[in-house]
Amino acid sequence: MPGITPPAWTPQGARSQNERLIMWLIRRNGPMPRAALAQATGLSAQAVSNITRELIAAGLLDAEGERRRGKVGQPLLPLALKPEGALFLGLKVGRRVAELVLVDFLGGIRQMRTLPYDFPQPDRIHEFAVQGVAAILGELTDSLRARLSGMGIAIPFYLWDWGHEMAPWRGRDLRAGLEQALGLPVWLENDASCACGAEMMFGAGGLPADFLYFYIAHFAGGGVVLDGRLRLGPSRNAGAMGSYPVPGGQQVLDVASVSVLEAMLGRPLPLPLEDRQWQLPAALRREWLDKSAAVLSHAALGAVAVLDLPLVVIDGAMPDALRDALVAATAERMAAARHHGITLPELRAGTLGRRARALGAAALPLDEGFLPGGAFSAPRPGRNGNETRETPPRSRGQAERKTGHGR
Amino acid sequence: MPGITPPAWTPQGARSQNERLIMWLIRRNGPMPRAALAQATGLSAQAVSNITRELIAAGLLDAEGERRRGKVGQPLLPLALKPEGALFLGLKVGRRVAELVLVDFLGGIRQMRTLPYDFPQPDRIHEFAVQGVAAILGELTDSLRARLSGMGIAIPFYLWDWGHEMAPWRGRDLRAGLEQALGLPVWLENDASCACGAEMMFGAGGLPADFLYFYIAHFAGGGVVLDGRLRLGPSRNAGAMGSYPVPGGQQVLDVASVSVLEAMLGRPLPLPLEDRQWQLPAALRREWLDKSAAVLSHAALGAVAVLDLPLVVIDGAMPDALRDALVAATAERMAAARHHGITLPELRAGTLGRRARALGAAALPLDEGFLPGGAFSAPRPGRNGNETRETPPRSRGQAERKTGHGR
DNA sequence: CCATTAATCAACTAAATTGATTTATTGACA
DNA sequence: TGTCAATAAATCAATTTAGTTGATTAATGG
Repeated sequence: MPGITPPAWTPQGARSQNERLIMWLIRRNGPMPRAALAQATGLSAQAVSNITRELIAAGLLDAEGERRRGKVGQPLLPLALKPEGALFLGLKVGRRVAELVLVDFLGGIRQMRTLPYDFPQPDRIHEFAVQGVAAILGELTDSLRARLSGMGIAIPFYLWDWGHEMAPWRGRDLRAGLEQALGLPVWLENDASCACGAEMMFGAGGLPADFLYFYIAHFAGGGVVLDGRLRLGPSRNAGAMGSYPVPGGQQVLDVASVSVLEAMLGRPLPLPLEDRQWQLPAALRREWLDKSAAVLSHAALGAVAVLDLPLVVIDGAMPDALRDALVAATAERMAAARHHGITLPELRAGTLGRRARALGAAALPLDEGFLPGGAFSAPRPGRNGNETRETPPRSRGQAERKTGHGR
Repeated sequence: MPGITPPAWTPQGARSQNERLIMWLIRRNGPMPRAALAQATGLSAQAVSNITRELIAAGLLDAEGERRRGKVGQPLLPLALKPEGALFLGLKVGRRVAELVLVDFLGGIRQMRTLPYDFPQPDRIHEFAVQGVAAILGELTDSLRARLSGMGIAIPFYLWDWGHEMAPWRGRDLRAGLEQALGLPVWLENDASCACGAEMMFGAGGLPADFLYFYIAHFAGGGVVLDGRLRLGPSRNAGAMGSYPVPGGQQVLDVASVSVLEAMLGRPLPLPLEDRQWQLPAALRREWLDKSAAVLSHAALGAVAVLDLPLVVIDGAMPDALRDALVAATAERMAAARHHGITLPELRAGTLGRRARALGAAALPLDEGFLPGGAFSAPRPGRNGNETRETPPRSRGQAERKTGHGR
């Protein structure tokens, strides 16, 4: 069977690829002068000059920074990403609340709306999104509105397993419905995968190109980043760390989740909106931390054996202190476990907390349109199931440029 | 931190990439006519025509096949990989025996030499390789000798943990020594990773672009293939399935390995050279199979949760019947385990058996020089020794390779 | 004999490269 | 302190590579 077919390279694809590469380098390293870009990409100074001129003209890069002098020769003019270069919508559907955000090119949240509920219903959420987007767009100038690239949805998979009142989700295509209603390209991914993508794209810490990510919320999930790209997997179920098998015939989400903590506690926990503490009884807190750390360390160690990852990030929708304690406890457990032949990874807390999912949702169109490494010619399996994208491969770059950069 | 930097596009890089892509498609699908290649790559017929003309002139493709008629229009002229297009050396270092093979472009073993021993010693193996290569080269014509692309070494990591007589391996850089002595580029990877690469490159079954691979020999190991490429990991320790943690505080290799079977049996097992049976007592065979299947299924399920893999391949240096029984037992275990939220992968036996490691070693230079997807910026040892077009677009490949392996 | 498909020839285009030139700064020396 | 050489960034102009498009030739089935 064919397996995948890596893209053939053409001059058109080349320009797009090199543009993305340059923007990605600036995103990672902060503002960079053209000379440094030439160095980093291996391209000639002339090529970088041409590409950056176009990107500046397109409003994606900003050359207004301070010239940096101090060394011999002409001073450096660092190029920065322009925050208004592109805007993205993110919709997060959670167990208790939905969030709709407008995010800029640098990951800044420009607007935010929330919809609390007892349990999520597809029709209500569709309505919330449509009205919310209209309101958000209403507050934008025409020129900014034109820079909206699309919407991403972060939502748990297998929603219908939460109970019979979730039945309406089965077979429901929220993505297609919103794409239709909004007239915008819409992406949809697992919420934990989105959180992982947000950490990679907007997170504060300098992250390596490969890492594993856990996101502990009402349920537990995760994501994997390989070669600097979020890996979704052939059936978009990669990073399903909640389903990871652990000793005792259980899975991670049977132990390490806020819903389990609530069950132990016997009452629902408040959303950590203001990051205030949950005031858990010490013994109960300890018990949950111990058990959770045990399963997380087991899963992390397994993933590292398979993928040789130098870093594991743990984040979640919980108070920072609790999350940090979980990280510490997991690190301890991991070091104590038998790990012959494995280099223990660094363990680190995420930097985005409960915002991660909505930010990651908004990052989906960004990833698709502005990141190097294949998206420009790769099929988009999730985009919609029955797409007949057997049109001439050549027209892809074109079509995508239109939706992507809006030039 | 920078993370990885995907390659920038350059005209030269493009041609190299597209050449590799075409050869890879033919390797996967068998002989293909130019029209089908144009279709599959998305390139124009003209581009395919130009590229294939060069590849035929370089001796890598063969246009001598039968024209296929039967449809309206001009008959198809399928292009095949030329077996003598490139030759590779593979050196496998095992617990009991070393093997040196000469492999052709299609994975055919042209020559083979073996060195049995009680335990492997670096100096003796170095000597065996140097003399063996000299002898092998002596039997080749000049024109074939010029097509030798390099050597790959398949060797277990952490050899020194096998016992105190293995101490000389610590810090020993077999790769550098042989590269020096042979004047050829030499690669070195974990033996199980090599076996996995061989299955991907030369295996009989049509494999998907992503799969997990176990190789059960004296010890247990494995590999991961993602997007059609063997994943080695940042510190080249990916696919370390032997070190995968399983319930009971153990790792896979504590249970599922031939050395454990020998320990249970109380005597060493013969090499399954002729694939004859090992005549194990039924109860003991059953016990080993049960325990091994338990840990393999646990590890496979975890890897699938992380990576969303549609296939798991199990192979090993053991009689086919035993391997097949292991596959069946593992599949049964996996289906019985709790796997909520995970799509069970297909389970399948490998097709190369004990040859896999040596073949995979030889596949290392092939992978580096002839596969699409990133290696293109590295020099191509195969084409011809003193080619001038190798003005380094970037010396990155070089440097990276040199630091390659001491670990 | 004609419609159809494979493959090539010839002309054109996109995006890179190389080499020369302009610009702005540091640092040395009168 | 003023002038100038050295240095490095960035651009201009010309060239090269590898792709595309459109016309042409070749071989086959109906």
